[in-house]
Amino acid sequence: MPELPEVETVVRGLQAVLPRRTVVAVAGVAPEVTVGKCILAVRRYGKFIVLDFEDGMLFVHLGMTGQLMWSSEQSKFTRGQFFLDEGVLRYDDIRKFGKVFWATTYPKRGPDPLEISAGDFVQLVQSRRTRIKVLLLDQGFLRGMGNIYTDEVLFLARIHPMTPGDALSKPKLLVLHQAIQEVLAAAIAAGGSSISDYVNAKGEKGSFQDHHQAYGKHGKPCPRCAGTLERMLVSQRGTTFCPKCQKL
DNA sequence: ATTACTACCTGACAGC
DNA sequence: TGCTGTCAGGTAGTAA
Repeated sequence: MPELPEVETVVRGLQAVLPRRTVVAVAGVAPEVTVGKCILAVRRYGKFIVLDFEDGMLFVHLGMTGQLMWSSEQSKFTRGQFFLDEGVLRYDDIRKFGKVFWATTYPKRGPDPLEISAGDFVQLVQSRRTRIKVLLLDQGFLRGMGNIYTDEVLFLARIHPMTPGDALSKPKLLVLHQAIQEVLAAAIAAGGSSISDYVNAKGEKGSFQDHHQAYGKHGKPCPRCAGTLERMLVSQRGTTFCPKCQKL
């Protein structure tokens, strides 16, 4: 569910309440190591939410249906709770694909899509023969993009999802890099996309789903040409694109 | 190095 | 109403 903009939105919400709070007790899946320790900062690392402590980091990955909220309530799907000296941090996950773990080093990931320079991006993509959609989804290549934003960005840049990385020209890749910046920024500004489960740290939905141009819109007219958006599978992921605008 | 496929788990929805 | 099949924002592991 949550990709970079959704995780960023949750992080921003938690930044307002978590720093300087001390963990008093934990319940459920949450690691005991954090008990008695003070949260120094909240950050995003790819699709991970990172809580900084003096001697390590707590990584939270929301998987497909995870939620991390500032709430003392519980639901049927609450899997863990961090009781703080003031307030409760609650972790929900319907499908249990999410993870919460303690570490002192970072999981290996590629550069952040919002931080990589256009030049580095062009070089990285052109060094690979893998299809561009697979590359963008690969967290070891770029950390943060998922199925929604990959479809949106490739549509905007008019690039066919199956195009091999090394078949893309520099101008095309500059357009793609720019599309990534614009789409992710707009999505963050809209508080992310809520397709079914995603909510922010306050339990509120985002609104960027109202601005999707391609993702999930197969069978509908292309917003740009007279064609119809089509659906196909790319490495087992549902993919929507316009066969007229995004030619191989 | 890269691809293909499976598994993890639950819910929503379409069709019968 | 209820059953069956399909699909879903993600990632890890295994085999080819």
